[in-house]
Amino acid sequence: MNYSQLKLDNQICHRLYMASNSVVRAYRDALNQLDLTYPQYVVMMALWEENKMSIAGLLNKTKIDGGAMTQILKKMTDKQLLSVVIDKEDKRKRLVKLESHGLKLQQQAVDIPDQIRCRFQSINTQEADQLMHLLDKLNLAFENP
Amino acid sequence: MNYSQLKLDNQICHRLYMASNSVVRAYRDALNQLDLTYPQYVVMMALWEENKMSIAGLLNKTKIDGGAMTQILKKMTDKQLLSVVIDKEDKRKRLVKLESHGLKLQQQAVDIPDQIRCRFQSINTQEADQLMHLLDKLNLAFENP
DNA sequence: TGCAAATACTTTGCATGCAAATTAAAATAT
DNA sequence: ATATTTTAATTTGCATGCAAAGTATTTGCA
Repeated sequence: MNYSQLKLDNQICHRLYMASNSVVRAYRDALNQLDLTYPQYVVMMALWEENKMSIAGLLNKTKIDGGAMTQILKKMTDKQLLSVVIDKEDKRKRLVKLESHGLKLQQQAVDIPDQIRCRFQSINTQEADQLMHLLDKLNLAFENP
Repeated sequence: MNYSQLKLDNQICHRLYMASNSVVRAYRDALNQLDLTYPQYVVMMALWEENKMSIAGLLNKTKIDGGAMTQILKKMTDKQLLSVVIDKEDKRKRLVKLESHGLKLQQQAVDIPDQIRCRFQSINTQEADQLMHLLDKLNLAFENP
């Protein structure tokens, strides 16, 4: 029996797992200064792009887990970053809106992408595009199980 | 001020985050049948490759967090998959060794890589190699902060 | 109209990932 | 030889990711 496919070194999955953890870890210092975790930062980015989204919209945009989202939004509400209100048109839905503190934070966050990008210098622009393209393909393939 | 770099769609990081989560999620069904979580499966793969490793060796090979590893090994010990013994030569170290149940499990796991690979059909072999290569570059770059 | 099914979230329980503090043992320095 | 430092793991506290169960509304259909 050939077990070579069970070797960690042969697996894309393990590389993805390590890379994702590494990159999120790399954000930590910058995000600590904004008192944000990585998923909270992802939520902020989604809202900076489009303020006042439904939770379903946020879930779809960020791909964060629904159960986790509830907790994340609770913490962000406590930090006065945003507020969550019931949609009057459909009381099952909730609308998430940035508060002034959350809006202002964008100015402090604007440098973060550059701080991270410099950590990507080992790959050039073309490779980065290639990587994004391949990850898009993967994400699309794994989107609907 | 140009905030376009803060858009989720422009970020490799978020793609990695989504892809890693998706792929780990894709393993779930197969791993449930072996009563393993993904990190536990990673530990098993490391040990199937080289039985009797130190915990430090396992940490280095798997890149799993040290604090988490203690808990993971505890659960795997409870499941009789492996045993952890103090290294007599250096009592700070621990040696991890597969038990018979853990050894036998490899035969059941041998199909898993193929089950996952079929989910990767959206990318061809060449693209998969490219992706592995790019992820290796990233992992190398983020290894030593 | 009335009720079952679908939606949109929330809650709960478990398993990490991670930083920081702690413990134990070995290596080094003075 | 003893004190200091380093190394190897464990522990602790917090924040998710995820599945499964539960709640509140709204839809849809008989």
